[in-house]
Amino acid sequence: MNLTIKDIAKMAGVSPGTVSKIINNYGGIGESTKQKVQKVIEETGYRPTFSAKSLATKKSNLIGLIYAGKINVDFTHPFFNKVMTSFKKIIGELGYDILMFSNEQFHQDQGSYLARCRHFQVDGCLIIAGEEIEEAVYELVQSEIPCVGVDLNLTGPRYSYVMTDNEKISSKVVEHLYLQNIRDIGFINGKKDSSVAILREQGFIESMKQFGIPINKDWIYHGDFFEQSGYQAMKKILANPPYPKAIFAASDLMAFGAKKAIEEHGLTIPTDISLIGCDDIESCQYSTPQLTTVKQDKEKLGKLAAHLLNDLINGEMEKKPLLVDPELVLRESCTPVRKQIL
Amino acid sequence: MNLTIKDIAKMAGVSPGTVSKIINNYGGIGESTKQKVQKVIEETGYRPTFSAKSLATKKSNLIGLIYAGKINVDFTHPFFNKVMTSFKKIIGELGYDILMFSNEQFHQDQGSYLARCRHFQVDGCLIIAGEEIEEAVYELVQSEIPCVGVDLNLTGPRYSYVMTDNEKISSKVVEHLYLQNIRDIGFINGKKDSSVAILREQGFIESMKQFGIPINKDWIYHGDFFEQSGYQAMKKILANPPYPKAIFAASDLMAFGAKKAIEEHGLTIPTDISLIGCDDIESCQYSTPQLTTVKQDKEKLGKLAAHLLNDLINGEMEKKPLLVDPELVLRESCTPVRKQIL
DNA sequence: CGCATTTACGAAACCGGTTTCCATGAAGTT
DNA sequence: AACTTCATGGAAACCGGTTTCGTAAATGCG
Repeated sequence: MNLTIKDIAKMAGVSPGTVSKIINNYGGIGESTKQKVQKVIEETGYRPTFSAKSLATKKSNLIGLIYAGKINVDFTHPFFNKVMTSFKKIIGELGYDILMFSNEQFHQDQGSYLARCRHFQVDGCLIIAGEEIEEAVYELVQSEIPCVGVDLNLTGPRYSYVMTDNEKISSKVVEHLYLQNIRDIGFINGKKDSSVAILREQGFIESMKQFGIPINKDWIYHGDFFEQSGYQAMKKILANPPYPKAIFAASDLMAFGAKKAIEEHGLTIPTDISLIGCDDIESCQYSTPQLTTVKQDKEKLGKLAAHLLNDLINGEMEKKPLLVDPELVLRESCTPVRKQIL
Repeated sequence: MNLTIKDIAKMAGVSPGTVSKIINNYGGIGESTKQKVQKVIEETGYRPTFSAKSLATKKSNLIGLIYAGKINVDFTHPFFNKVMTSFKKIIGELGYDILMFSNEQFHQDQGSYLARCRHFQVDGCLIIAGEEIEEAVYELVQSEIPCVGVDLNLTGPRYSYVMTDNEKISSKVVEHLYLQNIRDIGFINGKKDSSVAILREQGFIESMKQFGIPINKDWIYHGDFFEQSGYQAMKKILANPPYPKAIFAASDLMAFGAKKAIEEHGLTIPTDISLIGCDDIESCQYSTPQLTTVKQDKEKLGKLAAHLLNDLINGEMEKKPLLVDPELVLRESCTPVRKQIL
């Protein structure tokens, strides 16, 4: 049904090998035959079949996409889907298509990402980190397959990662609150064992120390980045006075959960308690009051991940991880003291 | 590096053809050799290389994923990403992986989805409809490649689609408002030429007629489903009194835009104007007041799309399009009159 | 003009599977 | 015992490309 390279060769009066060389810019082909063949290709709209080419070259121009967490990270994730959109755009420009591995138990080889990468001969992988990284991810990262992770600070022979400078996230928040004359700061962090939570905690503790603010352990809890956990953490914080004057939640979703708890408790944001989230997802703008948050530059993260992966694929080893600066986005949930004075 | 079928054959002391027959359950192989070979496969973890198999069989077990709109529909879309998550789960269970076509100009063959489907030999395609469907999509739908669309009511030899019963969306809204004793109803619809907008308009007009409610054309506008357009439409509606008592926006995002305009105008929701959105995206719960909306059953849409596509691939022709019932989700932006009376 | 070198292209092996067709031998039949 | 039938498994062509290698023609040079 479809045209093969032999058809093209016959039409142009040359051998298949010659056609192949022309398509792949090998050189060693005369200008006139080149033109002749290219004309035929043009007219017929011929394009080499993927599987044949892939079989012969052992390359695929495919990037494997892996949602590595056992739970809850998928298309709907408001942070990662932004990163992905940006990544997809750039990686497409670089000439790759994206293969999404299914995660289902029913799939053969479900466990081993490495086996599936080899099976499809993907040129590289993007690994999106959820919580509770599966064993199979470590196996892949240790392999010779080029991989880039998002928010996943591991090491491997051809592995690197991008993430927001998480320590800076916390320090920006603390600095801002300090300048607003707020000292009583609570912190609802993400999953204890996740890379980003650990880094944010370090940043928090470090900058609290730096500004000479004492840390109240009763105001520090861990959630799982999702709304419900923010709600529960805030409930606990509000169980015993005194209350903090500000809460920093390590995700906007948890901030929304905290907001609910605060309002149920009859307190007002930001008059009684200031609230700062993290990520800057869409909903921040639609909530009332609009949520002040630390924006992660998701476009940049996706873009850097794409270029990093491309470099890794093209043989550049030992690419350093890339950290992206966060940005504080001031909205209504954390009114500056100055404004209140006016 | 990797094992081939020849290696397995050698190890088991049989021919490659025999191994292939065993893997693919051809029969005609004795029980003892079958066991012997399977043991070797088991031990080595051998798996046939994708491209070789695909080349030989002209199948790929791959589903092409196409975001068909020229603009603005991608991972971050709060409606489609839910559908996709559900679709991916089911289609994975059915044994497929998903190939995402890049949309970039830099990509060869960027225009023709059909060419790219043939190139990768995908077994079928899922087409997510944005606005302004590209020509290339029609070409694909007309082809022999099995395709399923979401919110894209076209016809083709092996094409079918899923969508919410859009007429019912409007009629449910009108009915609800009617029962709340509201007669002055405004309607901010989506893009004029999109399938869903046309159907929702039909449903709106039809049920307004049915309930004997007059339609005020000054209260009807078209947006593009995104927030800004809802804002602008509402501005126009509020430019000249009298104002409607309720607004139905054909997407939650436009409802949020309208909300902003209403509040800027000094009016209160729902006391002055009731507001009903459509889709039931996450932000509905986080907005204040929480947004009443018509929920589309995104999980079901994705699930049905997956099964529909699988049927089409397996040779079942002429699958009828599937319509999914919408559901009215009552929240605060549209307080029932009864409550107010109490 | 004759020889060495380079250029241009084709022949054929190869990538790793699938599938058709045929050979072999065991079992069944008369 | 001879012949047919059937179950089994191997040989080889094939899918559609790439790439090595060899050779004929074109070119350079003395």
